[in-house]
Amino acid sequence: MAKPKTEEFTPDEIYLSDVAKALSHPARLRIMKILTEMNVCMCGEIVDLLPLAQATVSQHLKELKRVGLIQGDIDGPKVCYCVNPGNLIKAKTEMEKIFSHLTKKGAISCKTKKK
Amino acid sequence: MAKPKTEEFTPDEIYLSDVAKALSHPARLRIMKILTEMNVCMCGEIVDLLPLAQATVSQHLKELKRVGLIQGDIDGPKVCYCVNPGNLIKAKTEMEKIFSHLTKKGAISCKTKKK
DNA sequence: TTGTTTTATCGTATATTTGCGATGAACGAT
DNA sequence: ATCGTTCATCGCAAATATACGATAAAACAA
Repeated sequence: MAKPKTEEFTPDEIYLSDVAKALSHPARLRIMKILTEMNVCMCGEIVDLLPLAQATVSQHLKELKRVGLIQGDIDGPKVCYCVNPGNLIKAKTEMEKIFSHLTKKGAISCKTKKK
Repeated sequence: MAKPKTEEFTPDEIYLSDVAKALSHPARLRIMKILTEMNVCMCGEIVDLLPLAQATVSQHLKELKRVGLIQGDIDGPKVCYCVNPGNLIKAKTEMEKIFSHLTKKGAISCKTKKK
């Protein structure tokens, strides 16, 4: 079966894997970069900065909104996108936990431990 | 078409989206956690710690190996897995760049900027 | 109202991911 | 050589993801 067995994992694991999934496409990474650099950006501008069709960019924006990394506010016929600061900091904190153990103690590779 | 248009993006964007993709499944996150906590772990032990079949776990290990986050050394009939410290630090550094702009300056949301 | 601009959603095609049973390959032990 | 253990790979089925044209919805302008 192809459906991921998310029921078997902890909420923390599911949340973080969801954030990672949202960042797992170069277009969405570029959108995050644009929004953090410009603070605020109209949807149309984002479309112009990506090598993808408008419908595809809209889908990527939806995925980033789904996990809460960005938000979009309606401004007349346009939509003004920006990063969601609180959620981004939460994601950053959680993401760093994955790497934290490693930097605390000197890493032991398989080979150095080999008898 | 379903194939991601990776040709249109920078090597940096592709590398980081690849790392994020490797971390975008709860099972692979748990594997990373296990390996950073235990330093070294036999494949069979990892299988026992996950609610998935051996063949599926092997696939997840392969994906983590593909992006270089872990490595596996053959030890008789068993395989000894561990984190790849250098690559993990590189991934950590690159990942932090996404969030760096935000923390440098006070974030401006759409609504605060709204005229 | 009519037309224009802007964006989201629908429908569809194709590629990739996920999951697992079955099988194969490598090794140690008997 | 044969057996059991350990793990990767193959082959398949089902679910997701990616991409885009077409269309709908919302707002503004004329």
